[in-house]
Amino acid sequence: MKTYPAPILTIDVVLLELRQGTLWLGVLPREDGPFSGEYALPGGFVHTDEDADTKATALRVIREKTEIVDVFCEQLGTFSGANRDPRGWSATVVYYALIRGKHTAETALTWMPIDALKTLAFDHNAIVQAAMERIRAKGNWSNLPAFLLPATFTFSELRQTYELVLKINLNDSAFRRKIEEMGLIEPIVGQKSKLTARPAQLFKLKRDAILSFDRRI
Amino acid sequence: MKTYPAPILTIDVVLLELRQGTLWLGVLPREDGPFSGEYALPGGFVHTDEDADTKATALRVIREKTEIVDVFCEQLGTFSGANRDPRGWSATVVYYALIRGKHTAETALTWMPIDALKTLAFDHNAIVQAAMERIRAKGNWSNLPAFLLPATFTFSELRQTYELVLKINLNDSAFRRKIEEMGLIEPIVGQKSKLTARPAQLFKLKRDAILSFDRRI
DNA sequence: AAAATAGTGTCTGTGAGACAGTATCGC
DNA sequence: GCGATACTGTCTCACAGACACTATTTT
Repeated sequence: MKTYPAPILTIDVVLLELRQGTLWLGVLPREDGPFSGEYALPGGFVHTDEDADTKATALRVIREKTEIVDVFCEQLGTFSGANRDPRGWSATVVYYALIRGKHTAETALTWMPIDALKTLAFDHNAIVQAAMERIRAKGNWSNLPAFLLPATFTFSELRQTYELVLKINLNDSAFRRKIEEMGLIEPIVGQKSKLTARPAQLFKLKRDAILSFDRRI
Repeated sequence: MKTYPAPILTIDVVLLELRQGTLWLGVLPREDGPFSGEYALPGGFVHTDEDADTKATALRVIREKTEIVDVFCEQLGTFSGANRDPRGWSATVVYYALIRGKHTAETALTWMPIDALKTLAFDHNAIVQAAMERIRAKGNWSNLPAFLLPATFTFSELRQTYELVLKINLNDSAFRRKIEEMGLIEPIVGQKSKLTARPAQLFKLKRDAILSFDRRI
């Protein structure tokens, strides 16, 4: 039986943050190897002695680059091929992660607005595009956009985040009705946001987990 | 910088076929290596000299095992971990494939009804369960179930396939209305199925590609 | 004619968008 | 008071389920 060289296996993370009314992608300049000097998604190899699975690798990468531990992180898919990495036949298991509010740690991570990305290393531009399509698709039917917000938020902030992710305008009263009926969030009694003219009720997710709807937002 | 052994990378396929009113999974007895003698999903290693990417590997595996070339095949995800393969830290990129109608070639492939699976090798039972969840989820919002049917089918057959995949009962007239309005299928004029008391109009997909709906089936 | 399945027409409840109207704050 | 944003109430339209009804075949 013929044997084949093992493909290169890596893990990459599409790290997204909400800032200034748009989504920002976290990237790192490559220090060596192919595409040295260019920006790339944070990623790396599996550490077989400490990573239980590829998601653990992704979370470790996120932790190392941002010092953030609590993060929404899901597998996007695996991108592979003979030509995507000049070192040889490669596959990368890609995760996307949504960071709640602003991260504090100052690291080498550079942030780019998602709508004005520069050219990235490897096939990372295509990967980011696939991630955005997934996020948009899931945003329609789940509470995924809420994971871009801090733990407490107002109704307006939640709607605006959905509008940003879905790139559509949502009717305010219909949105409130739907979210209320689905029992997705609960008010934090006595807490109001004072960012706007009339203070707004603050809410939090009832269950801090991804949740699918049976109807469109 | 510490180096790590490369994880084992494989490709596996969840191969599904519609027969006798239920879904059947295609499995193969393992001839050697771990779990020898047990049934497992068809799969294998990437042939770096002939496979353009992991999907090409999956399609090659399907072709080798069933002699079927035209098949609906999508990536499910990558399953990984230190303990799922006794040979070491491993990752498998899993695809699910829906076979249209009955396949003809007689091969070593064994078929098991999806609701009465035996214990499979590795973590393949968990993988099959994940595939079924994906298929059910996509069935709600896409024409995915149609890929289990032959190229031509009746309205009843289409509805029954949706009912089977989604495990719910669908209202016949509402289903017809929705499918008609979405322009998903087109009648083949002059062709009728004669399997039932009153011959039924035969239809085919307007576009033989996966298509998402903006409303639930 | 009876049985069986295909296919149509219509009623009704529910949910969504639209939008007007009210509430509560800072200035 | 005025501007601004938060929040509520209500009208109307469209779609989904329910189900009765008609159509076309075999036996």
